[in-house]
Amino acid sequence: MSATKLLVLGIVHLSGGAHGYQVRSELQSWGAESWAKIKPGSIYHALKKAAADGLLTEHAEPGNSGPERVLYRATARGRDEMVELVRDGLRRTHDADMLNASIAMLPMLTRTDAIAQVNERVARLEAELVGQAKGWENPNPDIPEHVRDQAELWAGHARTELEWAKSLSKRLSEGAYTMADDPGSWRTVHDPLKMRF
Amino acid sequence: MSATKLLVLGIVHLSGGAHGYQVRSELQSWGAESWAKIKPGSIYHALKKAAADGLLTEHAEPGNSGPERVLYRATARGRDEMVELVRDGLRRTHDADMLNASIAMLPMLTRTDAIAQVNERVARLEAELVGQAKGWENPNPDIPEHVRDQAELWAGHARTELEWAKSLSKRLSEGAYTMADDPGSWRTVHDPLKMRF
DNA sequence: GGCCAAGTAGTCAAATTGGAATAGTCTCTA
DNA sequence: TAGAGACTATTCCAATTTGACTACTTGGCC
Repeated sequence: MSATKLLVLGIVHLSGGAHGYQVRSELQSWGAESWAKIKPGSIYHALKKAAADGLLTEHAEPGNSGPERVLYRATARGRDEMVELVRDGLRRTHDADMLNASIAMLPMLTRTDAIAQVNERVARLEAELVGQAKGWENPNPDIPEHVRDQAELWAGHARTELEWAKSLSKRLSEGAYTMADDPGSWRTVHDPLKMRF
Repeated sequence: MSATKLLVLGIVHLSGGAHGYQVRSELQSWGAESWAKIKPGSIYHALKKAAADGLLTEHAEPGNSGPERVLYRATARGRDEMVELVRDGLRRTHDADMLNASIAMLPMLTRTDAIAQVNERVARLEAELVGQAKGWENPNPDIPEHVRDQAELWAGHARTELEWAKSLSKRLSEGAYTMADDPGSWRTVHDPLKMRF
């Protein structure tokens, strides 16, 4: 799941440098344990991997108090990759984890870009709902009845998501949130994590 | 994810013995590629693991045509474990994969049991929605605004699922589907996969 | 009869995830 | 002041997942 990658990169970017435990606590404080069910091992692995891939840099820090730790900092490539992941997660349907992670990192995008991606999602969801309704007309007889009924649930989820995405797009158009190209965004503020969004 | 385990055990049980490729194709024919995004490697691994755990037995089959293959058959313990997994998946919220897999294997349960589990889910979803509405009154100020708005989406999904679960419970009460304790169920029919549900 | 495409069946190394285990610090409190 | 418990920070390895790869059979089709 690249949701882990996105979240980890995102937190490091937002805090302008972080070590593993910090990423973990930040996620926790966002109430993220419930959706992003990320275990410590995954966080540290993702950080190391991202460093190996040149998306982050590693700086050993002598443990002034407590055990020693490794500070990670964002690189330009890391930022580009992360922005791409957010854009992708907003568009791609059928991937709840990526959507959640992308929304958490929404202010990484410029306002117009975010709106475009969300609108793309809206279009895809609408197309899928139409497609499903069509497929419904002559159902595959190999599929057991109760499995077919499951489709109702998916359609319901798709409709919920559709409405929500539309309203998000609207809120964004009306200037909600501090986006990357707004004054006071994470790009210009010293400690974005403490920023009032 | 134990959804893989459940699906694999379930297909082997339903077909009264199956090899890896068969499990794979069966899942595909159910249109399961979309929700259960299970790759071949995972299926073969799950089968081996289940056999090692005594949930399935392995029978080497000389390849009469094509490469040789391994036939897996269900054991009593395997059936018990699987039924437990289905019950659990129906009750447990916040685990879409398990819910999907459990619904696919719904007819493994007796009618009254299935109704009880679905009703339990309904109760849990209702409690969660109430809890969320309460938490909404004094939100944690550490959480960025856009992350808080995400909660709306989850609530929407929960409401969708709630309505769907209620209607499923109703359908079950009205005698829909062929459940484990109904005449002609997978327990008594020779080749349940070819059964008209 | 040779060859290609599609279908059948499964293996394997590499990547990722899970979560217990380790280890040091700080803070009470009896 | 010793010891219990909470917090900080990370490591480690087993379990699982991914998806590319192997290999064999069948059935056309030229």
